[in-house]
Amino acid sequence: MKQKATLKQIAKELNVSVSTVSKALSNSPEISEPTKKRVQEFAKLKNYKPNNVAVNLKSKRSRTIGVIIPNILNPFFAKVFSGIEKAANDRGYNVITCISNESLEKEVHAMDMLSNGTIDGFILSIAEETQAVGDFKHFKEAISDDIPIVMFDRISDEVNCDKVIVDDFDSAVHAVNHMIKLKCKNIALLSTIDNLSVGKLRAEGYYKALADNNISVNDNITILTDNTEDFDEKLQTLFDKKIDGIFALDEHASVMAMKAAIKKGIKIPDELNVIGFADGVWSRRLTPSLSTVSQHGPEIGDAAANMLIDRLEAKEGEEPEYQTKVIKTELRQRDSTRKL
Amino acid sequence: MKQKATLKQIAKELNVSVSTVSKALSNSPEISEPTKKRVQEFAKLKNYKPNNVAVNLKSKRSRTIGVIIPNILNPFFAKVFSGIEKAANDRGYNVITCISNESLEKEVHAMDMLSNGTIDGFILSIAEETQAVGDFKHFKEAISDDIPIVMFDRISDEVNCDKVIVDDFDSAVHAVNHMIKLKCKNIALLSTIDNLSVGKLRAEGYYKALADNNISVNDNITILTDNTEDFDEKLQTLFDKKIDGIFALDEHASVMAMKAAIKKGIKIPDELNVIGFADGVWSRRLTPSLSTVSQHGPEIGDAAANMLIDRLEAKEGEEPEYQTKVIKTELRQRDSTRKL
DNA sequence: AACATTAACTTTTACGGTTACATAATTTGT
DNA sequence: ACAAATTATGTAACCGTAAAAGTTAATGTT
Repeated sequence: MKQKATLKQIAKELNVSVSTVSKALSNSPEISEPTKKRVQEFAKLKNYKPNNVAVNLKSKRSRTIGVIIPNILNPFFAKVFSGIEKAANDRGYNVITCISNESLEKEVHAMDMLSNGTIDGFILSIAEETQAVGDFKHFKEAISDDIPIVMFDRISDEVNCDKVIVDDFDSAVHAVNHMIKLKCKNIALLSTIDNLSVGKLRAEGYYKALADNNISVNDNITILTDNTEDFDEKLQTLFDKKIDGIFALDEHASVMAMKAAIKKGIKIPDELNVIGFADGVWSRRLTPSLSTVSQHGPEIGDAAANMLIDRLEAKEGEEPEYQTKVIKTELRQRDSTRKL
Repeated sequence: MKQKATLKQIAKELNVSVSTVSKALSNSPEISEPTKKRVQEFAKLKNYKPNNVAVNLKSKRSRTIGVIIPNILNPFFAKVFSGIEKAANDRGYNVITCISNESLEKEVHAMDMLSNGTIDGFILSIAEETQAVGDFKHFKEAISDDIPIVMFDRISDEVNCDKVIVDDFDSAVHAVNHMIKLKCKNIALLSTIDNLSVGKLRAEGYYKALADNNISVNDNITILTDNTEDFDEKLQTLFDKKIDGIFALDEHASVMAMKAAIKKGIKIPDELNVIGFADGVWSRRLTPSLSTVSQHGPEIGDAAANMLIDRLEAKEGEEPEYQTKVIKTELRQRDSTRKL
């Protein structure tokens, strides 16, 4: 239809050279005021916008970040994503999103698809399958190709890059200690993410807190698995055992356990205290509302985006050292735990 | 660091011209087999990947879709987004995401930022503020600049473009009819999205169903608002009235109403049937689980992406007529409604 | 032998914008 | 009054790729 204005067209219509137009529009002092005004007004009239693709080609940077997320339906990732998007936009960057769907192949494919000038760097959380298989070649390749990566939440020590994490271990220790202070003696440990690095760290935090308080681990009230069906089945018999606390490492475990307890007629928080890792609005909407370890998703995203952009915009040779930033969690006490 | 391979470099190292390399890599019949093999092998060795930005500049298309979403934390939008992302990827397109956060300004800014060759077309759902203000200039501008738009869910009749919607009106009629069949006489209408086009359509569906069944509207058991605090306040007194059914137009209204009813000791579904619009996993996790009008978010996204790409890839002059595609909803009967 | 065809490359142009360098015109310095 | 400096603009190279158009040499045709 109506083709868009280019420098060339404007130059021709104003009888000046392309470079004059270019300089006038970037307000270069090389161009006289009257000419600048003439060009700028004409450009505005024609609704001229520099073709971003051409600018990218010339400048060899796209001001675009590739974000690879395992699952956007997970509210934690959605929150982190919104933090990334906001921070990136504030600094003039766009965000290309790929969803790995926890698949190594999709992760590799996404990185491949974007590592050709399309993006300047990646922000990602490792797919479940990738963590299981332990194949991190694609990350290392990108980095050696000079495409920086910032990993968040699910990270790998094998890959040397910037990272943003939550202090999963400490958070778990803290949460479990809190339950012990509430006089819980038999705290069940529930997880459907035992395949993930974060899941393992949280479990270790639980063990640490028990050990610190001389409480022995009871395998009977421990459900560690990596799939929800398996979990739901094992959950059936959990309440046959003596339990006065539940520490759940992910949202599914938290909610299903609460639901099951309510069904059994167990009084929460009087007979049973529950703390879970959760990020959705739903922990508040549950009846009773769930006390959670809140991970500050948006802050994680914000930190990751800023870390990446700082590196991208660092002068050659002045790139900062790789760092791992820890975002503090917060224990949000709601109605599923007694007040101290 | 290690700079990436370009056609020029490969050409120099193999002592052929750039175009020979280009053609060899695209398997052109103009190039002899031995040369092709030599070039292709060398390119593979050097891990050559065509610079996407250069290709985009040359071809004047970016194979990238701009997606503008009001709020990614809303599970409906997250589902639609995942549908878009998948369909786009399957057809070799990337997705740049912007979150308007329900703000007109951010929506305009996002479109501006991307309408310069960065993307080939938009998929979007109109921001709340934009619908309130009724300012659709930015959409019309994009379309007249030959950047196609596909709107989903929140659309505007004022803008002539492809659209994907749910049959909100019919879905509501159907759901309310179902409740009437369950012998509900006093069905409350609850909404916190009365400012949105979809909210209004659903409310109209409710009125239609009542009218069809000769039930008069009772304003005492109707809460139509556009903010959650106002809603929560009005909800306090709702259960003082005689109610045997609740039809909730959004997730917040659904959940808060159920929570309040349970607190009052009202038996669901025996004394009260509840149907709500909801998309998260949580309708299933509620106790009792919530019967919902499911909107098939991923299908909406899939349809939108394919509609856009079909238009983008249509031959000049052979673009299809603008169409509005309606995705059927489904009434998912769970435990908050009696069985017929 | 004279010319047409074809295979296999190379040269050139183009995409749209930026920018180092060149040139012309004007002003300043002495 | 004439060289030097300054101002204002133009020319051309470049980013990396694609492809139209041009070149060369070998083969085929009559």
